[in-house]
Amino acid sequence: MPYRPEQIEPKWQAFWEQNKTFKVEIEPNKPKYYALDMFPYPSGQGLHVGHPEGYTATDIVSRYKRMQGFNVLHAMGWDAFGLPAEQYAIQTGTSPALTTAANIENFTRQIKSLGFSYDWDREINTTDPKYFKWTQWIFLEIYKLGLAYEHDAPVNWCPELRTVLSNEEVIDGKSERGGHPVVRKPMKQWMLKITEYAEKLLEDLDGLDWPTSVKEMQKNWIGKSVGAEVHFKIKDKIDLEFVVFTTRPDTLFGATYAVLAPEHPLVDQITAPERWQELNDYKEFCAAKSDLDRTDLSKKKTGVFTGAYAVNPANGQPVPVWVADYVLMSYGTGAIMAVPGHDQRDWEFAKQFGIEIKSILDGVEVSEGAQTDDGILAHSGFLDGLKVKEAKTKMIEWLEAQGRGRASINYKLRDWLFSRQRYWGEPFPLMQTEDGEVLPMDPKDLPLELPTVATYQPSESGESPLAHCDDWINLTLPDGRTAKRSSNTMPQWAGSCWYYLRYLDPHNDQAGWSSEAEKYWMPVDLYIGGAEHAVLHLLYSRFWHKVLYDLGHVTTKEPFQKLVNQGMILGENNEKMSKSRGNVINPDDVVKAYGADALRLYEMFMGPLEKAKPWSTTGLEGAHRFLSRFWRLYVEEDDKTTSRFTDNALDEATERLYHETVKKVTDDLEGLRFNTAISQLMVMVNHLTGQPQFNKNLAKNLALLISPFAPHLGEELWHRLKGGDTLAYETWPSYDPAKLVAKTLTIPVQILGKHRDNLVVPPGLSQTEALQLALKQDKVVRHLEGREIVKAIWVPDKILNLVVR
RNA sequence: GCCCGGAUGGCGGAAUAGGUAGACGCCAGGGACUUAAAAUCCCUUGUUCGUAAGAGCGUACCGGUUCAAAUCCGGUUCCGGGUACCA
Repeated sequence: MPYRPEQIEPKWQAFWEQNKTFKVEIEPNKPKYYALDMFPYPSGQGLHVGHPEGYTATDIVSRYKRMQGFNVLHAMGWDAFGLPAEQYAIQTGTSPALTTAANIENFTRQIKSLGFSYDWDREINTTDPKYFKWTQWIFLEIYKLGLAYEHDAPVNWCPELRTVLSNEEVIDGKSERGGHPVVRKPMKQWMLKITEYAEKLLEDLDGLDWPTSVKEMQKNWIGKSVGAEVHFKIKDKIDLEFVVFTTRPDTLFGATYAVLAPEHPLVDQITAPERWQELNDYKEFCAAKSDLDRTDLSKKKTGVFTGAYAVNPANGQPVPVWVADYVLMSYGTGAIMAVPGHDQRDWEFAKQFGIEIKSILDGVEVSEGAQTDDGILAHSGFLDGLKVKEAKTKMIEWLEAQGRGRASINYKLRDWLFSRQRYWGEPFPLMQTEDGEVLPMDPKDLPLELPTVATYQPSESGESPLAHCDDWINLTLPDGRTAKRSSNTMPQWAGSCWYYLRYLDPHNDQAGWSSEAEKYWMPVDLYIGGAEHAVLHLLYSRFWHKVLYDLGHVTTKEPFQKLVNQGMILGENNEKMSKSRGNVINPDDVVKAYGADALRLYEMFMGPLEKAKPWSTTGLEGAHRFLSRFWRLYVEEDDKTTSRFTDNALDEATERLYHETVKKVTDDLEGLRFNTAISQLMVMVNHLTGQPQFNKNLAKNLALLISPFAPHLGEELWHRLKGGDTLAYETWPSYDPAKLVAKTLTIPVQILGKHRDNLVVPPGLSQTEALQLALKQDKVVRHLEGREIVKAIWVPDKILNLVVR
């Protein structure tokens, strides 16, 4: 019988499901391994070929680790709150719950058709009240720590769509869908104090086995700056002062003006009466600026003079105080000391408005641009002669001694806007009384479920449809007061912040997870997913984990020990896959035509997991051809096991290749180098294809070696050879290092670094012996003619290089 | 602009404590089997010169270190990702 994946794949999938082959429980005496996929949002589009890439990688590792004796936790679930289902509900009136359930069913079918070894008894769904009960519980824990607060924050309101959009959904000031204008509108929002964890989030990156790019992105996002706060008093109004943050306190003597953000509270108090009109106009101008204007690259700096002067604390000189929107209220103190000689932004501003530009570095010219490099200080009083670094320290000491400032650290990271004006999300487990008091719900009353609503249309004011649900939103408290629930819900990130913990103990209704399970399974040993989550999901998740750690609910500081981003699979034309480009590959079609094993094998063979790579249908066919060849090693046309199997010992070449193969595949699996592991299996199969007979035991082990990549094929061949049930818990083949050593080696001989000939010799030759043999070879002799050997480089069993004159 | 990553045949990619560049797969060409085709199997395939033996060139570009560089160092170009007045 030829290779028929359409027959063997459903058969083994049914076997695994019926026998619960991959069900796991805590086994204290067994080492654990936790392999995690970024769980998908079950969209209406179904799976695309990018999903199986990461899932196959973790599945291969899971299957391999199981055969190595690890107790492997590998599960799948659904990040099922989200905008598309709600958008569909607005358009059609279909409940998001129904849409979501149908999509999950489709995703489940598709994922199961790929033969992943998930413990399906641990399946989770963020929209299931039994799940989000604990999302709400974690929110209450965060709230109780004082890390959640309400705040009037501007949101992206799209009047046309009557909905609030997340920043990601706003592109160049317009809605991603439909290109409608988006305006900033203040609304009361829940915020989480992630900034309180900035330092820990930064520090603990060091111990993680993550891609440097992701660590780098998180570092930049947190954006730590070390510097100082400096107090500036307003001239002639000695009771008024503002504080600036600077990373360059050493340049204080070069500060020739100061700038306040347009929203800075001091602006109104210090502005000279004759300038009020101008200042107000400018503030309005800034407030009206859209995101589009802000990203305008050709923009010029704008600003107005307040008419007031501040006193430079270093030299007592008056400096003009300006208002300009290049200073942001949301960073630092919303005010800066401007040092145009040594800061390019200040330089441009000063140039434009004719403000003095001063160099405070010895011999440094600043008329053509700011100079931000190190140098020797000058014109700086007590700092003269010092280098930048020393001057910083000394200035901070001086400021502290004078009570005019202190050392200070700032972060770019902002608090996390945690409310969405949407229906399809976790309701906040809080209520607000008529007199404004916020009361958390009693955890034993959780979950707070979503009510059914008559319409999914948001209100004109931008509130979610929950605002129309009078029965749900209005409460009477036992003490007789009335209270309201929030019509906001949590963002999609909430459910995905902790799902890896729910997998540990998914049916626990007393707690989100048991401490026993947490201690046994955590941390996640391998986490694979798309690079698009490099910052937000991974940062939010780390933040929640650290809060849970501080509360004693988890015992590891970090959730994900090793992280890998799979590269994107591009279309055959090397462009991003998209419907509009018409280059989308549907996994269902691939499975139907070539089988799941071929899809898995091909996706892993395309190239390094982390790299982007274009799809190739002929490449996929190659993978399928390889599996057919593999099959034909075992099975004859008449469906009988091949007559080529023997019990005879292996010949030397086959034996060595076999041991090399076990070593290479094992090492490559450890390093997630699936493409080269597969190529080694191909070399092995190519070799055996040329053999009239081969050892049956080798055939068995080869079935084990391929089974992580092509599990259905592996199971079927194993079953045909050995009978019995699954190979999932068989022992992974081992190799004998002694068998890796070849009896003869081919050693290149170079003359002046150019490869000229080879020596075919036994290993362990000495330099003298090698040289003697080389000098007997015609080619070597010919190239040495008329030359003198100056030096011979001999790397034992590797290379001989003759240096001649 | 800044930060990170990358550049190897016609294509995807192998090879880094520096040691035969191009494993493996795809494509292409040739052959076997077949009435024929498909499937399968075998061979060739970096490039130039040469009938051949062989020789020259070759890992984006320029230069350096070394007996030896895809690999290390300095500079340049191009591509991908992130970020955007963060003081």
